[in-house]
Formats: sequence, structure tokens, C-alpha cells
Amino acid sequence: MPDPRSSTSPASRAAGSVRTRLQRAALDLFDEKGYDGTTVDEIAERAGVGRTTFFRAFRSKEDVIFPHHDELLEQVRTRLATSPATEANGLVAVFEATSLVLRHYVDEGDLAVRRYHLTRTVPSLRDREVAGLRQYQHAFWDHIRTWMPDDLQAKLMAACVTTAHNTVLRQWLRGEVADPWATFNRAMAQVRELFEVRGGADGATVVVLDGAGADPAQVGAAVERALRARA
Amino acid sequence: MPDPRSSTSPASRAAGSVRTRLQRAALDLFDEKGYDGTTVDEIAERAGVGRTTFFRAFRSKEDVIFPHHDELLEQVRTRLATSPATEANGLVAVFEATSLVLRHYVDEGDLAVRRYHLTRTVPSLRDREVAGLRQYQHAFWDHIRTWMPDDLQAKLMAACVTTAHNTVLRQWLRGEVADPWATFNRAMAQVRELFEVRGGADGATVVVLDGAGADPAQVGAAVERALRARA
DNA sequence: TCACGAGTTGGTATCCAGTACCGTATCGCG
DNA sequence: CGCGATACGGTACTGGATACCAACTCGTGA
Repeated sequence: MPDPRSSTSPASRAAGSVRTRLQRAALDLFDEKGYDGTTVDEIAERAGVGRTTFFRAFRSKEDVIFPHHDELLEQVRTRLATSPATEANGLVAVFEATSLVLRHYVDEGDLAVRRYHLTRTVPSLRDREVAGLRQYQHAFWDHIRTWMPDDLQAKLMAACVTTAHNTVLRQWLRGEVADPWATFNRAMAQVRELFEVRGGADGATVVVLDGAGADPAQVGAAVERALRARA
Repeated sequence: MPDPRSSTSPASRAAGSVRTRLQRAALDLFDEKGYDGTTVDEIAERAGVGRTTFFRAFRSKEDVIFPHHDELLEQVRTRLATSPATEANGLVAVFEATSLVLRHYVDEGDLAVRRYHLTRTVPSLRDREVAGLRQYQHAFWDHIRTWMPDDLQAKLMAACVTTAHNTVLRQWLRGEVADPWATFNRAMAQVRELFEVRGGADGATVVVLDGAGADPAQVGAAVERALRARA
């Protein structure tokens, strides 16, 4: 199957590839008549192609809204894969892969905003979006688990990374932040702090919890004993 | 609209309410011919009812798999709502609401296991499940944000709670844990530890970090000083 | 210049989920 | 015995998605 994204045909009917024309026609119609109020036939008709061509360019009607999801997910996976399995390198890979996603949507600009409004309105598109989110989360977990011994902790970290990213992204899509990258860095630092404490992989961390009424001297001594016992 | 779950009709055609019969017929057919290979007509026919009745009992074909999602979500919401907006009470409410969900699935027993295998196999059902998860996560966030000042932190906590719960639940569904509640309590404690450090609202917790080469005696003394300084 | 084959497109038929509408049967009640 | 309410079944329709087939385009080579 050839790549539908490369326009080999010389200006078939109008400007842009068939895929692009379909995408534009779809988004315009969604704005005019709403997502559910628009049929695939109407999209194809406005783009000047047949109904069959639509389903050849996009797997489904929903796919018009998320055209680059698969390749973006693949980019994230490959970025994560090309990273030695150490905690330090792993964290760098995770944050870089996350920023890869943010960069993509920021570059999309207006298109990403239109998609955001659609996903907030149409339930089926919202479900589709969170399903995509889940795939990112799974990809992150699949990487983190290679260097984080505790499996649950790895899952929690993956959940936090995707949640933090999504929070920042949505803030930017709503126009609430001028510089998304500053917000992004702060959010990622917050996630990092959350997990930095208990890394536990190297055994260099100790956590102490006490009830409100514990004697400081006793707690201090207990910590000292615990450290000696582990050394 | 009357409640379809209460069988007022006296043994209409076979044993059990229409809803129950449809559910049983559906799950049996899914085992025999697969989810996508089963049509709603076949489900209705095996249950001895008309096609219309199916869509009256369940909003969609997928809803047969998640029959109690809405009420369970509502239970979680009400449990969270009936809780004063303090961090201590909030945490208790969150963990109780979470255990509410786990309890429901554990009580379902075999049915939950069959559903798990379906959701692992059929993509559309998997998407539907994560969409449901998202609703829980949103409900938790909606509660946590009332007593946690940092909005992102609230989102992260909600993500961790649902992730931890789901991890334990899936372990139990796969038969990997004998006592799900012990695992659940450990997982929830782990989430609590993750956020307890910086919460600082009650001031009852102290965390100590040290480099690998730190002297245990010094760390112990530092903890003691920190506790005294705070008291 | 023409024939050929690969790739692209369009149209038709079909399946199936989901909705709307209407006729009918059954039950409870006065 | 009527009468309203509720539940049920059937039919028809919409629209997404798939399968299949016919026609067209274009490059290549004889």
C-alpha cells in the first residue's frame, strides 16, 4: 500500500493532496454542522472525491481528527527505545519524548485548537482521545519499567507524566498560558520531585513516617538504626 | 422510565429478568463467536426477546459488558461528596471510594474475569473501558482539588489513585494475587507515601533523603533536629 | 505509437449498530 | 368490563464501515 500522504498525482482536482483536501473539508463541515451532523458522504462530496476514497485515506470518520496519532506515537516509542536502561538516561528519555508530543501539537497551532474544541464537545471523540492517551501512557510505562524495579511505581510515574503533559497541553490549547514550555518544564519538574525521593533503586533513600506524637529523639535513633542495618 | 433491573413481570418466559437473560446470552455468544462476530439480533434471539427490547435494556452493544458502570460511578461520586473538605478526611474518602470500586468487581467474581478477557481482546471494548476509567479519575480530581491547593498535584494524585487501583484490580483478575485487599492496601499506601511528603497540611510526616555515603548518625540527628524544630 | 500492467479511484451492494415510530399485548385499577 | 400505563415486537430508516468490481491514469517498454 502506498503512502497516502505523498501526493504523486499532479494537482488532481484542486490544491493539496486528497488527504489534505478531505481533512480541510471535514473540519469545515464540522464547524458548520457539527461532527454528528456531518456525514462521510458530505465530506467526500465537498472534497470532490468519492466516498470510497475517504475510507482509503482515513480508517474511520474519527481518524480525520487524529491524523498523525500513529506516527507521533511511533516517534515516542523510538525515542524511548534508543536510550540505555539506566535511571538517569531513562528520565531524560521520558521527558524528551514527552516534549516531542507537546512540540508536535504546538507546531500544529490552530489545527490543534480546533481539534480540542471538537474533543470537548463530541463524546465519541473524547473517548477516542483518551484511548490515544492510554497508548502513550503504556509506551512510557514500557520504558520506565526497564530501569525501575517496582512495577507499580513505574505505572504511577507513567500516569503522572502523561497527566502532567496533558494538563499543560490543554492549558495551552485553552489559551491560558503564553509560554507552554515554561509551564511544561515546571510540571515535569514537579513530577520528577514526586518520584525523586524514593527512587530506591540505588538504596540511597530512606523515608520516615511517624505519628503526630512520636518522640523526635526516638525517630532519629530509629532512622540511624535503619541506615546502619541496611549498610 | 421504570427500572429495568427490577423484574415486576412474573416469570415472563424463562428464569431471571429480561436484562439478566440478555446479559447471559450475550456473554455466551461472545465466548462462542467472539464479540465482533456476534450481532445484536443473535443476542436478542437467544434471549428470546426482540431486538428492540435489547436496546431498551442496554444503551448499546458495549453496555452489556459494563452494565453497572453508571451506578458505580455515581456511588463513588456520592461517597466523595459526603466528606468535609479537609486533607485528612479527603484522603479517607478517596481511599474508601476506591475500595468501593474494587469491592464491586471482586463481588462480581467470574463475571468480572470474563469481562476482563473481553476487554483485553476487543479494541473497541478496551477503549470503552479506559473511557470509564477517565470518568473515575475526573471524579477523584474533582474531589481532591477541593482540599489540595495545587491543581496539577491534584490531577497527579487522581491519576495515581486510579492507576494503582486498576493495577491491583487487573492483577486480581489475572489470578496473580490471592488476597486483593492486602495488595490494594499496599498500593494505596504507596500512593499515599508519594504525596504525603509534600502535602504538609497536617505536618505529621517527615522525609529524609541522603546521598549514598551519608553517615547514619548524622542523618538520624538531622531528623531529630527537624522534628524538634517543627514542634 | 501502442499495448500492458500496476496503482488509484468511484460506484454498488451489503452488513450492522443505533433510532424512531407504531401497533399490540399484558397488567393493575376503578 | 373499560381504561390508562407500561413493556414488548416489528418495520423502516440513517449512517458508518467493508468488500468487490469496473473504469481510469500513468509510466514503461516494445
